[in-house]
Amino acid sequence: MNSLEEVEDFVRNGHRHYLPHLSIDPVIFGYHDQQLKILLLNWKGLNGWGLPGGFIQRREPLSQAAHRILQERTGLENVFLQQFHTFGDSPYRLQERNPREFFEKYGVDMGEDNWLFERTLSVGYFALVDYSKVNVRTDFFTQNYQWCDVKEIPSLLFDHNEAVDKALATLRLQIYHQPIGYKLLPEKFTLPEIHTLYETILGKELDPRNFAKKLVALGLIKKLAEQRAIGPHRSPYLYQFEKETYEDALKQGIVHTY
Amino acid sequence: MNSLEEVEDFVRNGHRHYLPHLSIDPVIFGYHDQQLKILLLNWKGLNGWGLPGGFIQRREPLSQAAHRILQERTGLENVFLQQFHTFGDSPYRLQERNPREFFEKYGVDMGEDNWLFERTLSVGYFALVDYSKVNVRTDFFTQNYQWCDVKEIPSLLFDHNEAVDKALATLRLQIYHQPIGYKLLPEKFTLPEIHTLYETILGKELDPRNFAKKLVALGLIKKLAEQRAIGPHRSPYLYQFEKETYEDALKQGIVHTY
DNA sequence: GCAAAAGTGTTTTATATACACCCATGA
DNA sequence: TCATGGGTGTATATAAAACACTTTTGC
Repeated sequence: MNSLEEVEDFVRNGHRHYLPHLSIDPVIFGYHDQQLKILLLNWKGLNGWGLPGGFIQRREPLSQAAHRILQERTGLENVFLQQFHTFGDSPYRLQERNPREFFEKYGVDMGEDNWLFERTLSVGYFALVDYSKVNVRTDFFTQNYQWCDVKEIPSLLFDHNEAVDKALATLRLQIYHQPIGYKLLPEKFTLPEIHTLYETILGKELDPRNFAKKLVALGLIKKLAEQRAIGPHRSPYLYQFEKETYEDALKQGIVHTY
Repeated sequence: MNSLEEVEDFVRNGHRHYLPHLSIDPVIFGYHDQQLKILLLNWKGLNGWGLPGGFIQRREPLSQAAHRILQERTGLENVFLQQFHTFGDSPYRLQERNPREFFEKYGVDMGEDNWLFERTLSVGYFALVDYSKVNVRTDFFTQNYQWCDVKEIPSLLFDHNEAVDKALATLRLQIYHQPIGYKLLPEKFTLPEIHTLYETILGKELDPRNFAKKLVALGLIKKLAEQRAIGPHRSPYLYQFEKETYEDALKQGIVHTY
């Protein structure tokens, strides 16, 4: 949806393809440079940052819609994606859109009987993605993007700060029950890498000896024979996740600390 | 919505008051007779059991809608109510309604352009209620109800078995992080009562000595001077929740086992 | 006094935490 | 050889689990 014609068609005829009153706004977590980041888009017209988002097709399963939207925005498929909350309480989620304002900002006339006019609830999903594989695609409404450190999230449009906060809280709770790291790290990784990832997600320091002990004791990761050369320092060993144990832990959950 | 006239008005004019495509289906847990039960309604016409449910008013906050629906169905206010999942994947949630079938079952003509015709996603909430205070109100569609032991849930209408399973799983996970018992027990209760409640929710035996030790050590409950007479046996002491500790635990969460 | 349910303490085991030194590498 | 980051083991403290007998009550 990049040209004005496409947007006009979307506004006028979108109701034939999409469900009104409902959107999906994914919080996309990527890990890079020892920082946990989320993908933000800059809204043209509104002049602010927000989450990427999209609508649900009329005959499309909800989770499939979430995957499609993510694919459209980032090019990624087979991503870890988890529903965490449906938002319908904040003032923004009660609000009808203002057709005049919409016209002024985007030059598209949306009448009061338009499918986009009324309030829209949002189903929140969060995704864990390999930062390096993401190809962000912007559109008519959103012309810039940034990966923003979760420690420095600015004031966002709509109710998106609430969504980000809740996604983070859910991620931090999940990490105690599920082996989250898998999707945020490359296939082979070093102990310091996964260690820093967990510290970053939880926002606190973890003893490196106890941490390694725990992951290995749980059988979640295994040491490989290979090492990685990292400049003028000792070469760390590479590890990878144990697929079977990992899948079990995903299904059955684990209870422990790090 | 008890008379045919009311139903006809709801079918024809409901779109003015309610959001289409979205419903709320609460899983209502009650505890009675040492059993964890959920409230099921019998659908007239469909001849099967399902969860109570309702629609969201056009300008009503989502969580307020959940409370209202619960109030309408059970008469209860100020109930512990928690959103746990939004359902939009199962074949039923993709399906359009069949107007002919609807006419045959209920005698109300719903055309293909009716607001109820298209697919409806469902926001799942679960409630914890004091069984003894519930006053179930049935309506035109639902003429009987039952409190059904969670161990004996029959095959339900729509995708409601999925909702019940997920609500139960969420409740069992929550019990490790939050002091769930408060809303399912009367103000004053005995140790054996809360002990059996936790065993019932978790579906496994808990050592009574360790269990009591834990709850008291966490400061969640306190022993009162009173005892309850229970026939030809030793009188158990009464306990009650410590409100401050309880509120803290609700907010900050607790990590432990029972 | 008997049947039924309530109450309680200690020991063992497992898990979590705290802590410090040596090693490998490239410049 | 030095600066930097990687790697590893043990001892202590805390928490969980296992376990059995005595008390109270009404009949």
